[in-house]
This record gives sequence, structure tokens and C-alpha cells, in this order.
Amino acid sequence: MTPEDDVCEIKAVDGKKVRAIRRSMLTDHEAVSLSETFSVLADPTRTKIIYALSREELCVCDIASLLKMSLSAVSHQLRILRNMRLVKFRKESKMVYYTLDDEHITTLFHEGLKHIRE
Amino acid sequence: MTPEDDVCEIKAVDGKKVRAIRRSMLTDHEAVSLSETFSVLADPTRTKIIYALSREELCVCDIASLLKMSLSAVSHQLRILRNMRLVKFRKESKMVYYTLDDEHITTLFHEGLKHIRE
DNA sequence: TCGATAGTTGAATATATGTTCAAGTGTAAT
DNA sequence: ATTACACTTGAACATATATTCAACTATCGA
Repeated sequence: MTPEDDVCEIKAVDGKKVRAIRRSMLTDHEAVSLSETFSVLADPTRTKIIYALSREELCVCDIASLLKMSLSAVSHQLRILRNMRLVKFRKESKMVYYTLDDEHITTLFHEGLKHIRE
Repeated sequence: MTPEDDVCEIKAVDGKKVRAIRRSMLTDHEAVSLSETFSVLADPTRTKIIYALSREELCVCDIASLLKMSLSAVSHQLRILRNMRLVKFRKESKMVYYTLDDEHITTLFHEGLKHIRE
């Protein structure tokens, strides 16, 4: 057994199998960014926002009205989407218009939608 | 304005635009199941388990050793994956062997992985 | 039968997350 | 200037979730 295999007390491990998989295993960093990516889509409010923006550019007001939610709640969620660089926005006088800005997420989104609709 | 548009005090809504999108909007149920689907992949421990099982059938011990986590923690996560019908298992004497049991999730998983690795 | 091993489970704890509320910013109209 | 509007933001709160711990089941070997 190599040192990295005996970090726990477990006896019944197939060491060879485990080492083979460990060689190609996701790094901690990969696992975290992967799960963070999926986390964006792991909330119904955000999936609705993403769906709506996949149809058309919308201001915060439009989204709030569409989802029947408060401006504040929507704005908080848009900030998350902004931080993850999934949406971009333009300001026109007092209004702020959002659009989708990541085709990968759109692809994931539609894969997932296909999945639940089958 | 139709009654469904004035649930909030917002004035600057583009009613026509909003109504058009609302017609094809995700239902609450769709949004919830979609986000639940993505929630499965929204945790680094589970993404690692799914990755490992995409390579080979493994017992709980193997997974715990691979992830350097407690049996209990792994077992709790496997229960979530079982409840979502993403893994299946077979018992062989004292050991329980898990395998992946949902190709859709595997597809989503690899889409996401492609995304973060680009 | 007894002890050891593989795994599950419920309760407890800690942390993350979503919404609300209240206060703030910036722009435009009066 | 002042008011109204379209947001944004920080704090507070409630809820969800991941891990640990301890207790439990079930199977195997001595």
C-alpha cells in the first residue's frame, strides 16, 4: 500500500482499483468548480431567469413581474449570475437590461430540460 | 394590463414582452425538478463519486478511501444518489457495490466537465 | 457464540443559501 | 431642488444541506 491509501482505517479497499481511479480523479479544484457551475442552475428562481433571458433581453422589472417576485430578490439572484459571468447587462437611463452571456450554461440548461421533459 | 400582470407595484414593465414570455415559461414544477436535477451535481463530493463510478463499479469502502472521507459521509451521499435513482447497487456478502444508473446525468456531468476544462 | 468488519441511519452541529426589509445610489422629470 | 422611479446592497432571518458522532444491522470468521 502506498502512503496515500491508508489515510483511513478501512481494510476492505481494492487498492489497485482505487489507485487506478485516483490517477485520473477530478482534482479538488475541478470538483469544486464543477459543482459551482451546477449550483448556478440548482435554484428554481435562477432557472426561470435563465430561461426567460434565453428568450429575450429583459430589465429587472420585467423579470420581477414575470416571476412575481420582489425587485430585491431578483436583483440578488442577478448578482450571482453576474458574478459567475453568465449574464451581462447594459444601462439605458434608469433601467438595466440583462442578457445571457454564456453558451455553455445554455447548453447545460437545455440538456437538463430535455432530461426532465422526457 | 391583464390581472396577472399587476401582482406587484412595478410600473416600467413591458407588458407585451412579459406576457409573450410567460406563455412559454417554465412551470413551477418544471423549474423545481430542473433545479433538483442540477442540485445532485452541485456538490463536490457527489461529483467525485459520480466521476469515480463512471469509471468502475466500487464498494463504499473504495469510495471512502478514494475520497479520503468517512464511510458515514459517503453513505449519506450515496443515499441521496440512490433516492434520485442515479446509482444502483448490488450486495456481495458484507460489501455493497455501487454503479451509475442514469445516462442523462452522465451526459450532463461530462458537458459540465468540458465546460470547466476549456 | 463472540468479535470484527461493511455499511446504514438519526440526531446534532456547522455552514451555505434565498428572501425580506430597510436604506442607499443614480437618473430623469417636474 | 425635490420627488419619483429603477435598481442595488447589507443585515437579518429562515431554511437547506454536508459532515460527524454514536448507535444500529447484517454478515463473516474463529
